[in-house]
Amino acid sequence: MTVPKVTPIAKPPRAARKETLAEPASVAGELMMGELAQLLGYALKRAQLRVFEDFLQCVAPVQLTPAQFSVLLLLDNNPGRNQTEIAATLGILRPNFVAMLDALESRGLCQRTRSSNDRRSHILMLTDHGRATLMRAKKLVATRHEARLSELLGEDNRVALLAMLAKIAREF
Amino acid sequence: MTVPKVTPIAKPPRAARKETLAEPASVAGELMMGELAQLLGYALKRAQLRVFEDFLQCVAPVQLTPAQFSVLLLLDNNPGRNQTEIAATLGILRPNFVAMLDALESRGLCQRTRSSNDRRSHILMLTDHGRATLMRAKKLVATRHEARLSELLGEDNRVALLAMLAKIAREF
DNA sequence: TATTGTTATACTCTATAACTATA
DNA sequence: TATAGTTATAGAGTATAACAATA
Repeated sequence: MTVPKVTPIAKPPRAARKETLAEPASVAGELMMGELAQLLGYALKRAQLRVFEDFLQCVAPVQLTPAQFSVLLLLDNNPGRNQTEIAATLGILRPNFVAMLDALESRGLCQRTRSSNDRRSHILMLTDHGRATLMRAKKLVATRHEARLSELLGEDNRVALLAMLAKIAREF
Repeated sequence: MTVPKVTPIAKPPRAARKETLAEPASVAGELMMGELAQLLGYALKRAQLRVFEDFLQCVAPVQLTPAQFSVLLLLDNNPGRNQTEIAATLGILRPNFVAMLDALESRGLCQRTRSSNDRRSHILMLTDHGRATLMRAKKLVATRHEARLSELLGEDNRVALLAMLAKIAREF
């Protein structure tokens, strides 16, 4: 799969007129970011932290972290799967998934049921409350979070960004 | 600052011909990602993990983590700054920066010197070995890491991606 | 013998309070 | 009194080994 083509328009403004003396490495206030400003990994990390921070804030009314939201979403879209399958899909290690599920289940958002086919595995399902909470969360994410991102970048750019990130995760 | 305009070209391929029966939620192998596939935060996190993983691998010859690399870069571009300034610029909390510097200094990559102006603060500088190591690391990053990212996305897209990520970190 | 869920554990990151030495 | 560096500490997130129940 290819990524939407991008037409650069806004080149970095040519060196602002040097006022008086050639200025040294920095203005004693701002530090020089140097090559860091071109490092994709650095920009990626910074953006990710900011986006998660905003997500948390937007979804605060239903008290869900990004990770918890992703679990509920996956349970809703894949009812009847077991812990290993859900965890693996999200890149969560099975041992670490136990406490996560404990938290969600103790809040009455999802339910573990022993499978009758394979009595080793736990079938996972959202409860009604879990479904309702997820719906509320989805609306909050769409209207408060993603909408503002789309506004910031422009919808076409948001889609292109998503495509590039997915491509990196998949093919890099 | 605005972001380079993007012209989408590759829309998601229209629903592949449904072969026989309408297929259920999943094929019992692949899970349905559902709305997760559209969540920018999720894509951001996944891409960031992959990029850091690759960074680590590419820079393995000089044994630097992304965070350590960013510190050395900043020291090189801003000699004579103190711990508070460097840490704050990178979003590292001062208490957590102490152990990081201990590690770099014990490897002979940088040096703390008490400032003669303000004897509370430590002036930070790269050692010759630190500078040499940074140069090696920069070459590894450029030729092994960033070059492959540029190859994957296309250079124009890579630049557009960087601009959007920076914009999110700055303005979102 | 292999797999599912689990426990225990450890290591990294991140976050806060409080200490010391300077200012 | 405020600030720089530091210590201690606690909490997430992530990683591995090993166990009981089941296949």
